[in-house]
Amino acid sequence: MDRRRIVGLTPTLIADAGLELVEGAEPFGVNAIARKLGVRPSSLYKHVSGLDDIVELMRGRLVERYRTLPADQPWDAFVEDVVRRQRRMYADHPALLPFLIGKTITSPTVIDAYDDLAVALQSGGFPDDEILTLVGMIDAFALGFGLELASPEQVWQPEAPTQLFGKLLAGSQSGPERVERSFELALDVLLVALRDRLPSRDQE
Amino acid sequence: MDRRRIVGLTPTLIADAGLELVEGAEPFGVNAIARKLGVRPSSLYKHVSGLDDIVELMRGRLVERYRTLPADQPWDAFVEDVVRRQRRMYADHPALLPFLIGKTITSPTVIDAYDDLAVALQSGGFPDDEILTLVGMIDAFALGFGLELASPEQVWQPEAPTQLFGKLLAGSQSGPERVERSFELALDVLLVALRDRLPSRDQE
DNA sequence: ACCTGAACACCGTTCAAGT
DNA sequence: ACCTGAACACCGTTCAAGT
Repeated sequence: MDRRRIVGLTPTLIADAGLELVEGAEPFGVNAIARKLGVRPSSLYKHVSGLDDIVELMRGRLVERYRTLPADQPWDAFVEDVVRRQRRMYADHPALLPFLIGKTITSPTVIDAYDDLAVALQSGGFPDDEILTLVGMIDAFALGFGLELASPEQVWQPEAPTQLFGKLLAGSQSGPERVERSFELALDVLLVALRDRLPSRDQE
Repeated sequence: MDRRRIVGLTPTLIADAGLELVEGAEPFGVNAIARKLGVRPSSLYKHVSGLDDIVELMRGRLVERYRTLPADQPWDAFVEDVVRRQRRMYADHPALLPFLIGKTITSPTVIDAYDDLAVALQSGGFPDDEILTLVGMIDAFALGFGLELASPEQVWQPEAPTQLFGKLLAGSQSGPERVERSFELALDVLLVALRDRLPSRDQE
């Protein structure tokens, strides 16, 4: 009997083990993944090229789970859905964020998702030379608010008297609710701004 | 002669050494800072409690440098200035970002800067129960676009054919210009939205 | 072909020892 | 009081050796 078959590592298995770690707020890394898979760290290197590769695979797996496909809906409904899901994705995996940022995106699924967004904006009537700009804006938006949601309960902790800030923090609603409100407000603002910017078309 | 005086470590010296490292895109960490200061890593622990402490001190030093004080200007001019400077701060120190995110902010200077923003919004006429929400929104905004600016030249790198995205990327302006455009557009949108949201006051 | 074991060059942190 | 030196428990990665 071939002992190798018992293990049967694959890039997908490795990525999913990594996702389970970050979702469980467990320590994350090459060694931790190997431990979770009951294998030696060096074994992973036959299937992936290193930690960066694993992280990009994880990004792909995440987008597969969280993305929404464009259906028969207006472009702005699709954008809203994309932003909401993307933000939730980031917020559900805060521990992965430091690894995701600042790295070139190559995962085909992820590129596809951005492609869908670009197509939606185009068919909504936006000119080609503005679409990447808008995609970048939507991306920065989702990321910024994902980070906000991933922040600790106490984002600010004043240790000295303030003019106003400390009083507001003391009297404010619990963190999650406030963060949710600022997201809803900002999302509304984003969508209004996008509709505003849309070149006018024939009245229906 | 007292050999101790030759070294003379302080928290500020340690933080500034860390900033020089991230600004020079050199490897960053406790050991790297110690090397830069010509001292053993263990020596730092008499002055700071660890890496997290150092990072929070660095955040404070950064805000000291980048923040703007409220002068005789309308609230929206101040908000615009704050967002621009905050974004530039993040973009000038991309390597620090993974360490900054998701940590409670305690640095007095940083708290003061948020306090100024809160006061500006209040004196602009926003109701108290909305100010933290707006501060959170402005914060997420600056962070999201700072990240965008800190991204690699090639944010997206399709490896398979796309419907539209690949064509747009090929025909687009260079990365920095596009990112700059999406920031200017979004900042404009943010300010319009804030002014819109301001409860109406007596006409001047 | 695929996994192991040992090795390498790193981390951040603690703590007794020196001065 | 402040810095060193040694030690500890980790990292990510490489590579010869096993099957």
